[in-house]
Amino acid sequence: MSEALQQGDVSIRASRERFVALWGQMGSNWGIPRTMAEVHALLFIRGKPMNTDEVMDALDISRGNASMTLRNLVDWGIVQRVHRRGDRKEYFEAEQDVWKLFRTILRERKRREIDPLIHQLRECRAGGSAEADVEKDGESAAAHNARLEELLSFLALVDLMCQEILQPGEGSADAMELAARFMERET
Amino acid sequence: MSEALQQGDVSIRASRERFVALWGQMGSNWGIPRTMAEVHALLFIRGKPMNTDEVMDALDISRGNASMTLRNLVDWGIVQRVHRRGDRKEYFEAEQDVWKLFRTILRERKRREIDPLIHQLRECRAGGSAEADVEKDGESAAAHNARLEELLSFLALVDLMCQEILQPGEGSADAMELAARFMERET
DNA sequence: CCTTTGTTTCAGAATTTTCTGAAAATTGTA
DNA sequence: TACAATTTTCAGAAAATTCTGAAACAAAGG
Repeated sequence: MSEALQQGDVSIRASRERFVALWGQMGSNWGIPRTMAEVHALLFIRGKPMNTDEVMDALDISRGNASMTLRNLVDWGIVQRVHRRGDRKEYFEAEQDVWKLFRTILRERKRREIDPLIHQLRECRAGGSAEADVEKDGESAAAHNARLEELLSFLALVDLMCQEILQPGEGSADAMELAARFMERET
Repeated sequence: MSEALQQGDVSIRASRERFVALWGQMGSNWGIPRTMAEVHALLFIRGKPMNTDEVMDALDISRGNASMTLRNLVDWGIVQRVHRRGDRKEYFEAEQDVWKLFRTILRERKRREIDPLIHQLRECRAGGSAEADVEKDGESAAAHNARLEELLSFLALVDLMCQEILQPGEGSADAMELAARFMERET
């Protein structure tokens, strides 16, 4: 009896640890600091608010690291601060809805990375005059710019799809359909 | 006149450099080594095959680094080796079709990262017996597993969308539509 | 106020990742 | 086979990133 309980206990703990490690690994593949992904994984899989000390203990990280990482997760909008009556500690709780999580991450990465990239790419097109079309190395400014334009038009579509996924309305289906048609036409 | 030509020249070179730097930055945001993204950007924006020495010179990197990076890009399938008659050097050429590029990257990241993640997540579900349902800390194995299942069902949809985008057929539109409906239902 | 509890900050340490350069391997040529 | 050109490899160096820990700061209670 206690045997079975014990085994169940080990199993769920092991499952948690494995999940945290897995998520951390995945995060670092996608440019997110391992610890940040691990803290998120921990909060997500626990499903209940935890305070800084609990996170520190569970992941064996320093107070400073826990503090910075939790703040980052809050800034990203995928973890929320929770206060408890009669407890001065701050607690943190991860968003439990996976789709909301996905949308939030998409929104942030679009805002922080995709939008600035598009903006800078637009500025980086060669503005050479029409006469100075052909370079010494045989490269034409037109061809160069055409490549940038192709990239930009792809990114414009990505941007559009993000917008449609992010906006709460029911326009998503139409947008996806549009995108799908676009893709067929392109290639 | 030479003034105008000169200006055009500077402009296109500057544009290239800026693009390479931008792409490198973006790459490192998404977990791709900066140099790898830069080499790719260089080959893409030049639009013509370059050999190892040309890449080394253009980006000011070592031979070893250039060799490894180019091999990686070839392994990823977004750069191809090109041979020239009467020249023993190997040349490298980047895929110019942006959609193909996107698909290739998607295919590789799915194969290397998403598929293994799904597989490992499935294995990591807590297999505790039904009796050992509630833990000391009040957490039920059922709730724990439910979270993993939600994540897995999201990943299954991602997987499906990837497949549809990747398969050359015209099923894409339908798949996207399906996905869009799914999303609405979920949230 | 002063104390206690809890949080944030950030300079330097530790770790991880990426890069270099020279030696070894490979490939094509004579 | 010998040779020259080119590419690959990989141990150690360099660079970039992440983490720690202690001091500064903030907030609440008395």
